Amino acid sequence: MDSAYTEPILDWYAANARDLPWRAPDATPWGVLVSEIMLQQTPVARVLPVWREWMARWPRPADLAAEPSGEAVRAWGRLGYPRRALRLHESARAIVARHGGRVPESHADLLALPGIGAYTAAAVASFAFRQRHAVLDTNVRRVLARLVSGEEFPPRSQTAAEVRLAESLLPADPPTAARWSVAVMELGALICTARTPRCVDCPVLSSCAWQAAGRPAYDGPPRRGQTYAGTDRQCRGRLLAVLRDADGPVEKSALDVVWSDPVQRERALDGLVADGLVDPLDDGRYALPA
DNA sequence: AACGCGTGGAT
DNA sequence: TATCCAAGCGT
Repeated sequence: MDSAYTEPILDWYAANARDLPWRAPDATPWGVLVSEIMLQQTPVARVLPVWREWMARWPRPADLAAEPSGEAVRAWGRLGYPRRALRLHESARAIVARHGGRVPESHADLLALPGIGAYTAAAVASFAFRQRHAVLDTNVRRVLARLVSGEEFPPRSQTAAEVRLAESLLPADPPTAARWSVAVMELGALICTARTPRCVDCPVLSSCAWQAAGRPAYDGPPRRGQTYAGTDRQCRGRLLAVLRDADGPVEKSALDVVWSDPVQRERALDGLVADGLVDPLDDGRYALPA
């Protein structure tokens, strides 16, 4: 349904959208899917060069599906959360096996792919196939919290009310709804940012509930801070970096030197093996998965 | 339904 | 320097 926000935000997007390659007219559904997975919890600037490499090397799902999963992990580089690379590789194989090598168009089929949840399924269906879905990512949730609910930040976990609100604001025409979804995301990414919103440049400042309320500070429960130094996550990252940067299998000693605590190191390595990110060879060495 | 899962730039 | 946080997902 159109609201007071619809036209100003669509117009703002038309004039201010970033020129991102996965939004180009020649971007394929596969390119959109790869971008969405890479962008999960990861800034655009860091994704850009890796996405370009992937598209040049694996222009179709079948190209990635033909590789060992370890190549996807290696080419993931330092994007973080490397299980995403593994699942993207699994998805490529599922797309070949179940969908003839073409990225499926239906939300349900997309959702059934590994590593694709409600957000990513809606995003691909909207941005690659111009369908009408509520696309609720962290940007959209924050924009709607401010614009409509008058609060600085959305609830910690997504609520049914947020989904209903997002659906209620979706323009009726599917291609317009898809444009609206990406426009709200872009507004959140460029103007209605988490830390220091640029309200002076906001196209809907005059109808913003948070602005009208005097921009009250968030008063909900404190967001859990993610400490990193000394965690298993950091340890896993160090271990996997050794394998990524090596040409082939590495000796256990090469892993041992990057983390001093042996108990934590073994636990992290076991975790990587359990996740399928590391392959323990019969000769005692370790490698990226075949 | 919390929690684990990487990384690095911005403030 | 420490903290925040960036197009989430799976368990």
